[in-house]
Amino acid sequence: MKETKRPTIIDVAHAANVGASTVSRHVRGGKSVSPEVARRIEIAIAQLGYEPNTLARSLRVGRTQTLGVLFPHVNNVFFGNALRTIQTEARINGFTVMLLTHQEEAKLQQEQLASLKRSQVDGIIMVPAAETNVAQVRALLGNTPVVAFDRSLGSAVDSVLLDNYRAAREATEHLLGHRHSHIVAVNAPYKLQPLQSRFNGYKEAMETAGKHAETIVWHESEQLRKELCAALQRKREPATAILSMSYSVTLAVLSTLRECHIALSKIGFIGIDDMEFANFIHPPLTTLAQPSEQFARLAFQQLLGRTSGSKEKPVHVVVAGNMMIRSSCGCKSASSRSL
Amino acid sequence: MKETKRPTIIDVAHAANVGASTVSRHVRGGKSVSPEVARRIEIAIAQLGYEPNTLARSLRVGRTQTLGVLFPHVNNVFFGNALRTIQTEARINGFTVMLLTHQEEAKLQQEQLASLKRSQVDGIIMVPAAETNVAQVRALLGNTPVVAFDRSLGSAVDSVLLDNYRAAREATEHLLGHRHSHIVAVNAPYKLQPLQSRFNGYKEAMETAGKHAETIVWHESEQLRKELCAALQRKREPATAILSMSYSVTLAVLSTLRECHIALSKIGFIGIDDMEFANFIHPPLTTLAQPSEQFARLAFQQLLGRTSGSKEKPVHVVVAGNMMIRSSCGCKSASSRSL
DNA sequence: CTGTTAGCGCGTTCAC
DNA sequence: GTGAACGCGCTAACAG
Repeated sequence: MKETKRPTIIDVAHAANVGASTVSRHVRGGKSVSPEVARRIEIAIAQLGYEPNTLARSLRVGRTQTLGVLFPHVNNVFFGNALRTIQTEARINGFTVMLLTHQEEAKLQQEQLASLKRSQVDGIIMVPAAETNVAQVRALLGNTPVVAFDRSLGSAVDSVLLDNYRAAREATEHLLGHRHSHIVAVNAPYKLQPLQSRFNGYKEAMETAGKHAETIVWHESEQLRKELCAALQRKREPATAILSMSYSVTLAVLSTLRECHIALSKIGFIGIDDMEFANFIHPPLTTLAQPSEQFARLAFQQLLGRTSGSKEKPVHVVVAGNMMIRSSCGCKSASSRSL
Repeated sequence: MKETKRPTIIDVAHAANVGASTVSRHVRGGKSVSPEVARRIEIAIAQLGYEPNTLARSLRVGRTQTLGVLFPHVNNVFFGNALRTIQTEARINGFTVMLLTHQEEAKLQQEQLASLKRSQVDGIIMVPAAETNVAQVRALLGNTPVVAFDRSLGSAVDSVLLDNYRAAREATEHLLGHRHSHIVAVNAPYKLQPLQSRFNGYKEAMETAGKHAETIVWHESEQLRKELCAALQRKREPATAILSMSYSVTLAVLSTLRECHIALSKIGFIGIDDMEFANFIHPPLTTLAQPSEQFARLAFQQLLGRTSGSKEKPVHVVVAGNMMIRSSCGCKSASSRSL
């Protein structure tokens, strides 16, 4: 068995008794090629098992048909599903996807973006890291099309985001509707605009109801435990419900409650971001899910437009969350509704 | 602002008053270049903001410095962490990673492999889909190095696998040690060798203890519910413990128990594959975790060796699982140990 | 140590 | 409708 080399377009041309450029035209789609010649080419291709060399083509045309995706990580349903959807869409449209993660570190993010740029991807879908310096990112990217996913990247960059304000507001109002006297919001320590919007939504709902907004920022598990337990167990106006602002916060809160031996069933709870195991804990977690597939499709379509040269003004899509009502909010029966 | 074109190696050569190949040599690492010239080149590079064109280089040298990773999906800790680790290792070694998923479908798997081949990746780390036709896969791949990850791909392909037999055996023995009279194994419907090995381990442990092995294969939720509840609630020798053979099975089992209103605390439970939320359910789930980082590193190193031409005989690495003892097995205090 | 030359495989003028 | 020639940016030979 020899190291048989891949056939090139020239091999095909010879075998079919035509010029290389004719093969090229035919391979690339219904350009004007006589039926007879087309047939000969087809045969030659099948015989040799020819496949166009992507590298050479990319080098020549300056497009790679590759999209970069940069996520913080992929260990949750939201990102996992989004990735799957993006890949599917990409495949359908003749693109392949290069996934990178930045682990929420701005520095790594820069490296990964540089790597994507080196790979000459035609466009990028990214979830900006928490401490992202927007100008820095844009400078690095040059004129590679980008769409910000789930988090904003300044008003000049296309984005698809959750209606964060509304999500948090409705979640809060829902809790309020269950007669919770005092709701604490637990937030992540990141300076992210979506988190800020969520906080605003929460605050607005609370103040409209004449209640006092109270937020605990989770920096570290020990500190969270102290503050959260204090809030829930103090004598004077203890908190009776929790609004968790994100996936990782929910994880931390659940750990904390467990450590403090506070039963989830004794309090109200809603978490923004859906959890795969929401149904397995007691009581089942009510969450505000981000529609990941919809996010992904929107982002992909937007990017696709940009890669084919669309020069419209930046588009900012805002999508509604889905209230997944289970039991931790206080409801008796499960249901879901789009906001 | 014009569409300024990227500087090429020739631009650099001119600016530094040297030949293109000298620049090439210098750029690529400590080849013999005079200090004086090296300095001039550095300056030119910095001034022009030159970056080598990966595509052109790859076309020329026939290597892309890209690795393909093909997973069923990424929505769980095991695959998520493995991916992260592989990417990190890759970055350190100057590779970039192209991640694809096959959703456990053999057909999609073939497509994705074809796509990886088109991208001319230097090597592939893959988790073969359940119904994989090994010969078909190998034929498609040609002589691209491959390492099978978490599941075997025939004895001719490098692999890194869990010691599945041992894992299941010890898990079963542990349950037995808690005086469970009757343990059912619940398995996934896939014809995967690791699942078979796990079953064998379970069976061996049961028979050694003079017990009867009983397996339920999860095809569909309705059917699982019927069979599992029957096993747990029958009068004559009801099952008192469950051994779940994989991540997805555990998810299904937990759902089922919930639907049947059977409290996890009433029975014994161990699941192979760790769950992110193991601590959040009651009682906390005892699991047999696959050391994902270790898996990933081993697979990467093996592949790296192959990409640089190692022609040794196929290597099959077997790694020990980690018993993550929490409470569902019957233990009072948490601990973990490597098998 | 350095520069010149010749492709890697393909798409694209531009004549025919 | 078709083929010949050129070049995308880079590296590997080879002279010098």
